[in-house]
Amino acid sequence: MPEILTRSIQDYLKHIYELNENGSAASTNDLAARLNIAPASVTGMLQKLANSKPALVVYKKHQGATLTRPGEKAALEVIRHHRLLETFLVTTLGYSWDEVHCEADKLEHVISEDFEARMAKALGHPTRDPHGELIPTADLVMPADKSCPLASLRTDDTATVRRVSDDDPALLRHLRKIGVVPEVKIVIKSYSEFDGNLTLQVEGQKLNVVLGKAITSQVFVDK
Amino acid sequence: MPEILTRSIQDYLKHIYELNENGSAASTNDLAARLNIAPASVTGMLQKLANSKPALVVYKKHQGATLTRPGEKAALEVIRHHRLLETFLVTTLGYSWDEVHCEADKLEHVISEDFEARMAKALGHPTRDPHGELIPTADLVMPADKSCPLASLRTDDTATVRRVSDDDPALLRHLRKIGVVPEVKIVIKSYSEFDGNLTLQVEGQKLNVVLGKAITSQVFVDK
DNA sequence: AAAATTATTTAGCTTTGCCTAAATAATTTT
DNA sequence: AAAATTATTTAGGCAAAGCTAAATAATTTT
Repeated sequence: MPEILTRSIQDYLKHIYELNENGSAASTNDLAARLNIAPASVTGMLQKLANSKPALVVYKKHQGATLTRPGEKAALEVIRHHRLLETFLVTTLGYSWDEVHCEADKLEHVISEDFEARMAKALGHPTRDPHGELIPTADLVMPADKSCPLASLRTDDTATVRRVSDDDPALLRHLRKIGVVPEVKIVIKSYSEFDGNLTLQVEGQKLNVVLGKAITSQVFVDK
Repeated sequence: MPEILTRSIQDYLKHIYELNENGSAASTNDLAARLNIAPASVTGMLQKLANSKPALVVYKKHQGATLTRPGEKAALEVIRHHRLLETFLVTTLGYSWDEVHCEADKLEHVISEDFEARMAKALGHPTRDPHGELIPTADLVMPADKSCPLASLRTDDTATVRRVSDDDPALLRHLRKIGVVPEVKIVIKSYSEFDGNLTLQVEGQKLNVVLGKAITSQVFVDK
């Protein structure tokens, strides 16, 4: 029955999309954690989204949720809004890349399609946001992404940073400080199999840096 | 008990402020009409706003509502957001003055104080929005306005257009077409006491125009 | 001033989206 | 495989903000 996509529903769809990206269905608990609500509440909403027409998710008890095509379109719309907004805030209002996430999270549900189109035009139809994340196209297709986690590289690998996870402002400030930002080239100097640390040379930086898994799992690169 | 200013509450306060501007308390019915909801619902909300601490409105049965100081501050905050947003949309995204109202009505409840400050700075701390309406200052003071309705002028009066009502896009397009926009000078050529029509010469326009009360009551001028 | 009209309020109901506590199912450990 | 743990669902509630219908108050007309 929806066809009205409330803020809440839009948030569910966005997070289901992101959880689905790593191949598996979005579990009740994972969704609850991301949305900061009780798991029981998630169950209720998933049932609703699955029974709406058109159904926005496929949901089977105890097996998590997957987006239907209409659900995915709706999710991509929200994600496009979010990423265009982040780009716009940086470009037009001088926000830094660690400040845009919260603001975009609120605005993404509120702007009109006209606003979206005007932003895209003003920005020259960008394909990536300030964190390097791909922006779904105007006709709601998510471009292919072949990047892999920095954590999967090993000694002597070379790669180009493509994108970094945008949800921890402190991490973003740190990455900016050490020069690990999109389009920068890196070389792996060493790998420690005990703690998973990587030592790497960052293009334009004098000193090598040692990064733990907490960081290298949040940075994605193209070899 | 609020102290949480929901979207809904912000809207009530904004409209109460505007209704209060013409001297009288905001009536249940007028508010209902502006908010597009049933009068009964307004009664409920006014009771809530009056009983919250701090009280946001003064409300007595059958006598409408007035803002308290905290209520007025909250209203001015929303109005400042709205008018800065309208200015920003025109300046930054090329909206025309008849297109900005709806978008600003949604965004005004969502942007952060940081966003507000950045807009104000980027725009050079404007004092009026694209319709000429005064923008409350950052410390939430509404500048004095001495303008009067165009409808109150008579033959041979001269004046400068200061602001026009922003809620009817069709009227705005018409005013733009006939050159009646803020800061333009006008001369009253004649007045008809039967229908209240005014004939006026508009600076920069070849032909005089005849405007009825439906229009002249929505345009405000300084003599 | 009585009657009629209009404005406002009261009472009770609905939807959305969340909550907690208890029940059940799935998974992991022993 | 039984026991323990973890994940999920069910059931019953709550607050916000709207609604309608009926009651009451205020105002206007006759």
